[in-house]
Amino acid sequence: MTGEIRRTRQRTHIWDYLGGTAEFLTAQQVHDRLRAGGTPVSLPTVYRTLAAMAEAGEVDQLVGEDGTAYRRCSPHHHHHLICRVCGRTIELTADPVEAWAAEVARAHGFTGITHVTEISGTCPACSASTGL
Amino acid sequence: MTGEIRRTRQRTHIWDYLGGTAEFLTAQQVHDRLRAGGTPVSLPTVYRTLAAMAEAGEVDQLVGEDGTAYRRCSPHHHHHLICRVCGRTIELTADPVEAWAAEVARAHGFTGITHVTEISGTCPACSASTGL
DNA sequence: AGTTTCATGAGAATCATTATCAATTAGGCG
DNA sequence: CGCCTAATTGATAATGATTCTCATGAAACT
Repeated sequence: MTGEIRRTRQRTHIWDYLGGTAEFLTAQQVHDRLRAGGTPVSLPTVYRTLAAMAEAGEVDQLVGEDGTAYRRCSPHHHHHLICRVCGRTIELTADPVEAWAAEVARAHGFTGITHVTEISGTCPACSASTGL
Repeated sequence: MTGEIRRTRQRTHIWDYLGGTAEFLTAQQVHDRLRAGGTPVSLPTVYRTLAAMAEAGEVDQLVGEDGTAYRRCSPHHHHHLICRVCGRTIELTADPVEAWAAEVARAHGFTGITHVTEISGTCPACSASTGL
């Protein structure tokens, strides 16, 4: 047996593109934007690549109303504050939440705990341009 | 203009069925189980009804890997502790999380905040039967 | 009971996601 | 450097969940 995860042209492009944006993007969006940018990549490849990266922990995966979205994030455990209007995302650390989750799990005897916490709202820029 | 939301046989059945279970169920699951129980309801109706109930705040809606799932819950704001194995769900109140979310929102100038917090793990019963 | 309007259901349409499979390419090795 | 092998790609088809269409049936109101 030889190598495992190959570094291909397509994967590099996807990875690089994800590095240049702060939004969560679906596979379809990544596909569209890469094509629009003159980089031909097939849709199945985008799906496969993003799923593989998520599996490997190289990108964050977020399942929402619009399907599964991905984003390159810092490798530590964290949460997100997302603008509902422009999609801008801010990473958060949330020690109180971690502590609370651990406490709740212990109290109920649950093991193998994972948790999801996302906060969404309207960011200052968008509330300025939209609201008023 | 006259009445708004009618009380039909189908809606009553869906509502009642949801009242008898503690799991989150997808529209498809609700449909299958109602039929299995001898209650004929069409799939589109189940979709429409559950979406309408979620819209009206009568049921909780949870978007996960398996699609959109629904459950009748207490009407207050709360969070869930879910067993990944059997689907059992426990409602939680989480004041520390509320406080933290409000604080984070203020710090970043976000408005119109909503947040999602779900904890999943293996419940005591399932870890006993599965793990060992 | 009559009427009006909304809800239902059967099926078709849509749309995202995944599988199939032949052709291509990355990487290691001689 | 050029070959070999296995992993990757891409075009297309298949799948599967969700939504739409529209004729029929059932609530609510008088």
